[in-house]
Amino acid sequence: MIPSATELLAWYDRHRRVLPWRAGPGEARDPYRVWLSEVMLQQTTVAAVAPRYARFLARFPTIEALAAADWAEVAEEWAGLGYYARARNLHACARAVAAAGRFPNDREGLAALPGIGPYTASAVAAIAFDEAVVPVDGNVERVTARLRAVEDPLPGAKPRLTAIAARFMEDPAARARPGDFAQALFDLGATICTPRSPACGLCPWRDACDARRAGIAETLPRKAPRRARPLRHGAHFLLRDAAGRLLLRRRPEKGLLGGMLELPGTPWRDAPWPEAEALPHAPLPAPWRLLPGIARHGFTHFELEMVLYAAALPPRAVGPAGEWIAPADAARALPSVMRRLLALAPGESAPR
DNA sequence: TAATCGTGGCA
DNA sequence: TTGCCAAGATT
Repeated sequence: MIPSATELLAWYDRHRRVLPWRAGPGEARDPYRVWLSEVMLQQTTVAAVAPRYARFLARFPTIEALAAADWAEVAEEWAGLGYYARARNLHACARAVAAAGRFPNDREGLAALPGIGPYTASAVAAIAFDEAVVPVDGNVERVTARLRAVEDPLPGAKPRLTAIAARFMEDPAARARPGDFAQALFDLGATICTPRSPACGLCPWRDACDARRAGIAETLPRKAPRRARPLRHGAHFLLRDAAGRLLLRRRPEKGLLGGMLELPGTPWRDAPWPEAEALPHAPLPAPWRLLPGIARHGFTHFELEMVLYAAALPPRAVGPAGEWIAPADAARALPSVMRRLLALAPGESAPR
């Protein structure tokens, strides 16, 4: 049975989620806002994005404002959201668009920009420009895998699921409203066709769903098993000057936490750091004292345990490389892993 | 193709 | 506590 775009859109018109980045029915869509929301939502939950989207937009209301900003401002605004290459690409993308004088208005032009891959190019093209394409995110993978009972595991099954999704646009009802159709699929995946305990009885496509008929909906899509995450260790240094400011430094542009601020520290390695091995990595010689406690943080592919040494800037010390930042500003500008470390120091942490 | 790249919430 | 998961992109 062929799923009906008409029925999905009718369901969407009644049950669509109200989200800060969504234009109301008939309301004009701002490509900048659509693009910003799509980048923020990459691998990030709606709940986490909502307040950060509003804050980002208040600080950078237009793509020109974003293009004109310094990287340090953008980094501070993105701190805590994770996947920091998104922020670097966002900034580079804004500058490219501002220089070109216009936002690309089709999928192909969008896909040529930094940080815009197959999904985001299709999503912006569909939602902002009503191009007849179907963006394939995790929701659409799940919906299509179940609809056609695709039992091949991801990511290998991705091309097949993409082909299934593309055929949705053969329905004239979908072609009439590509942006709404894409968002209807997102909402279906987020509220009905959920990863666990899907609400098949409420699904507008229940009669067309092969996995439901076979009784295997909840087991799809299948995924290749993940590898275990190793445990790594680091030691970091909290240095205060006479004014109570903290010494931070900026990480290299590429790689983990690229371009973000951090507390100076050792590399992160498999073995813990005995004091004698850690102290040579301090920003300067000082009577460092080990603070009680261990900060633990989970990254995508490894776990990290960190200890923190603290000291005051010795009188007449030669200024170490880095930036002196007031504690409140530091807490705002640091990525979460560094905030966790800061929480080991009494009085230095602050709510984001 | 497979690894890298964050974070917070939830079962 | 641990593993899974979220509107993926890049190399």
